[in-house]
Formats: sequence, C-alpha cells, structure tokens
Amino acid sequence: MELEIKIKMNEKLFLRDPEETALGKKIVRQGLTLINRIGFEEFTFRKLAAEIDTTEAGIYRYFENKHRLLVYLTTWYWSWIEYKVDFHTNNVSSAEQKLRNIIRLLVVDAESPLVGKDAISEKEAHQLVVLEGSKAYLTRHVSKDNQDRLFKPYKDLCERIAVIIQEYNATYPFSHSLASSLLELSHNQKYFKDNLPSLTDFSTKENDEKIIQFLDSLIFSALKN
Amino acid sequence: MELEIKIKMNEKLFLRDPEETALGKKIVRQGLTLINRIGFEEFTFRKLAAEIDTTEAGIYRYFENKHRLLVYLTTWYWSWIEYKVDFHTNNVSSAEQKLRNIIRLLVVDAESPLVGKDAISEKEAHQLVVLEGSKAYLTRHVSKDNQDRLFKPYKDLCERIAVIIQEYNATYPFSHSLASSLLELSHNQKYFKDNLPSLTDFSTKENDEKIIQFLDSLIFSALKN
DNA sequence: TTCAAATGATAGTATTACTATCTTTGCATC
DNA sequence: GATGCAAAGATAGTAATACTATCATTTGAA
Repeated sequence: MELEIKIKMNEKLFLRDPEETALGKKIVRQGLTLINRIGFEEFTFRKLAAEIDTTEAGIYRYFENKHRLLVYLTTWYWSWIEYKVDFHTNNVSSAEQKLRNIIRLLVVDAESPLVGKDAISEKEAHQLVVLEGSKAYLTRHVSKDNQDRLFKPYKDLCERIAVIIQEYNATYPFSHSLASSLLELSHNQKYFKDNLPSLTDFSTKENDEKIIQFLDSLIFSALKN
Repeated sequence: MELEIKIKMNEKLFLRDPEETALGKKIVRQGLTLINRIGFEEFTFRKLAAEIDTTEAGIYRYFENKHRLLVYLTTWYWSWIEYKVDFHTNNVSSAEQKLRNIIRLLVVDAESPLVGKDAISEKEAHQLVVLEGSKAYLTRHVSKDNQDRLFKPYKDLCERIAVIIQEYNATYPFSHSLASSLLELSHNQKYFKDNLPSLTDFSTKENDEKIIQFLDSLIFSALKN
C-alpha cells in the first residue's frame, strides 16, 4: 500500500498552485531541501532556480517571495502533523495515551514508509520547522497573514491538542497555552540539544528520548495538579 | 540616586566599541528603536544612518552587519536580566520565591526608574527579544557564534536559573531544559498573546498577570512531582 | 489542429550589503 | 599656537538580491 495524501493548502499562499505542475512540485520539494541546506537567509529564488534548472521568473510565478514559500512549507508540516495526530489518537481511548503519542510525534522526525516518494519529505519538513519555523510568524505582517488565515493549520493543531488536554483534565485553565508551549518547546529543545546543548540536559549525541521524557513530565505534572 | 550600569560586552560583537563614542551609542539606541519599529528584515544600516544623520559607512565601522547588532542588543538584554535576577534574588532565602521573582522579571517589561536616561531602554530591549530574539541564534553560523561565546550571557542566565531550580528540588533531572523553556516561553507566550491570541488562553487586551500564572503553575508543578 | 496555459529566455530596475578612499573635524599634547 | 591622530563625514563603486516585464517556445487538452 502506498498512500497519496494531498493536503489542501490555503490559496493565499501561492500565485499558482505548485502541486498542479511538475515545476511547482520541484520548487516546493527542492526548495525545502535547499533552505535546509543553506538556511533561510542565504536562500534565494535565483539559487533555487539554478538547482532545478529553471529561471528566477519561473519561481516567482508560483510564490510571491521566499517568505511565502517558507509559510507554505511550515503550514504543510503543521497540517501533516494534525493528520498524524488524528491518525495516532483515533482509536486511543485514554487521553493520557493520546498526549503521550502526540509528544512523540512532535519530537521524532520519522519518515512514514507508506507515503509515496513523490510526497514532500516529512523528515525534511520537520527539520525546517526546527531550524526556521518561528520565522514564519515573527514578522511585522503577522496580523495580515493571520487575517489571511495563513496560520490556520498551526492554530487548528493547537486547538486539537488543547481539546485533548481538556479531556484529560477539564479544570486545567491554560489548555491552549500549554498546547502551544508543547509545540514550540518540542522544536526549541531539539534545536538547543543539537546546537546549544548547555541550554538543555541532553547531549548532542544521544537520541531524542530524553526530550520526550522532559516534555512528558512537564505536561503531565502540569495537568496532575 | 541615578545608576549607570555598564555591561561589558563580548568584543567579537563589534568592530569598534559603540559605548565609547557618541555615534556608537546612537547606533545602538536608535538601532534598537528602529528595529522595533520596522522589523529586523526591513531594517537596514542605510535607514538607520538616515535617522541618526550619519552614513552607512559610518555604521559599518562599528558593526560588521545588522545581525551582529541584533546579537549585541539581545545579549545586552540577557546580561541585564541576569543582573536583575541577581538583584531580585539576592536577599531572598526561599528558592520558591526566587523563582517567582524571576518569572515576573521575565514577563513584565518594566523600565527601572533608577537607571539614567542615557542607558539602553530595557523596555525596548525586552520588546526586541520578544519580537526578534530567536533570530539571533536561528542561523547556520550558530556554532561559530557559539564558539565566539556570543551567547554566553544567555547560557549564563540559563545556568543561574537552573541552579535555583536545583536548589528548590535537587532531584529534578531537567533543570537546564526547564530554565531555557521558561526563558523561551516567557517571550513566546507574550508574542502569541499579542499577535496570535488563539494560541493562548490570554486576551490581547488584558495585562500579563495570566502569563505569569501560567508559567508559575507550569514550573512549580514540574518541580513538585 | 488549434489554442491557451505553462515554461523558457532575456533584460531591466531599485535596493541591499557591503568596501574603499579621501577629506574634514575635534581635541590632546608638545 | 602648531602638530598629530583618531573619529567621522562625504562620496563612490560593486556584486548580489528581490523583484517585474516582455516575448518566444513548448505541450497537451479540446
């Protein structure tokens, strides 16, 4: 079985839907790879055009600018994670187990083997969100972008986690903040582990189990009081 | 009484010490104001030069590029916060009270009335860290910058908080991660409250007391288990 | 077959991110 | 008062970035 799951992206994100053409797909997939390789600041449409053998103008037909491409990629990731959260909590009856599953999903950069090779790499998307994710919303046009519903997938995911938090403990008064904190910290602590490890209790070399333990203990002790 | 507290900045941050000349001080202070006003991406040395009536080349004599100025300003802020943490925990015997004081320091953007008017505005610096802080370390040269000890003030502050966490609960195994999480969340939740409030349980209009409550409950429930 | 949409090729502009050089100003010292 | 020197001002120049515009070519759906 090989899955093709198409995530419907907000149309404000692009000028022409990149999933409808071969060039568009290359822009998105190779763009993701290139941003991860050289970093968002160094990334330009000219460099991407050279890599995929097209022209700068060709890319501008799809995306207004590189920031829109970044938002496209990060929101794709959040939508994808919401799908995975849905999938991995669907038949789970215990809210505690749901939350544990979610924490693991957020931290581990798995590559689902069932997904076709043509799909956007979830592993690379995860890496992008760790390295550059907050730049998607840390801008002076965040309110306008928000009005255009560009961050809806992130907010939806946060809401979904908040609902499970409520399910686990209906009296907890900060379910949304706890959910967004979990989302942010799962990437943040991973970045620190790999790049500024003295800000953590993890060593760069070990795997990510300790991050999961840390987040598990943080979330559940908050909810058990 | 009016204080003049000079924070010794890492010399790798600048080409010429901006605190030693009138022009240098203007670059730092007006640079902070301008970045806050228009955002780091839109900010250029040319625009800053126009504001303070000097030339681009003049600014380049002090700072290699605008990212260095950003790191200068954010690390100034972290050093300043460490000083304040020191001050506000000095005669406090209870580790719990120390942590409560720290959380308040991190969230509230006070302007110390004792500090002279010539000083860098801590309120503006706080705003900068909320809006742009993570861009200081989310780069592909983070390791090199870290080797140059550019992030030492941030790591020192994290360590100081971690020590108090240990003092409060010596068996807690994630004191550094909890400290860096506190630092990140205090700004993160504030940004969300003001710009993407549905990611929080706070409303844009109310004051920051709820953020403090949220962080208090998060930290102490983690440490009470 | 045709015709419109997508792509390719090329060019051009304003701005950014610098570097270089030369002149002027201010002010400490002799 | 003259001298010297560092900081700042003035000006210019370059390569790259972030776009926009135009026209020609390909291609695949009706």
